Amino acid sequence: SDSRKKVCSCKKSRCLKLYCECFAAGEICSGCKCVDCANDGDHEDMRLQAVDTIKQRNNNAFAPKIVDEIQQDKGMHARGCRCKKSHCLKKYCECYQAGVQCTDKCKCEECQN
DNA sequence: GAGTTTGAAACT
DNA sequence: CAGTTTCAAACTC
Ligand SMILES: [Zn+2]
Ligand SMILES: [Zn+2]
Ligand SMILES: [Zn+2]
Ligand SMILES: [Zn+2]
Ligand SMILES: [Zn+2]
Ligand SMILES: [Zn+2]
Repeated sequence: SDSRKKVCSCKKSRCLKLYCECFAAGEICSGCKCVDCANDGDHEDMRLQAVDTIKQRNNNAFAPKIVDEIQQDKGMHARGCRCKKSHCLKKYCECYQAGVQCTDKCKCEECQN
């Protein structure tokens, strides 16, 4: 009943890769427009296997995308965008999307954020 | 709503 | 690690 809830529209990933924002956030798809969804609560074996595979590739894949300096000093890994064309001034940029400035961790080009 | 752009995620 | 491809959201019209 919260019409503001974000929904995905994945067509190829079955909502089992980080391409899917629901899966990436650890949320079950609900009200989404995805096709052949396996992130629906009824395929937990597949979902847990996918989480495991992705964690093997990148152990902090499910860590928060934006990490402040305080949490960074506590050892949390900071990411950083690699934008080339958006000048980090559109939501294509995860830093801009999160409302934070780019940092020295970013490898963006012609950054205006 | 359809088509394009973008860069993270995935793959090789 | 670097180069390439895939993907779905952001954006444009
Ligand atoms: Zn999805
Ligand atoms: Zn979803
Ligand atoms: Zn789904
Ligand atoms: Zn950026
Ligand atoms: Zn950035
Ligand atoms: Zn930037």
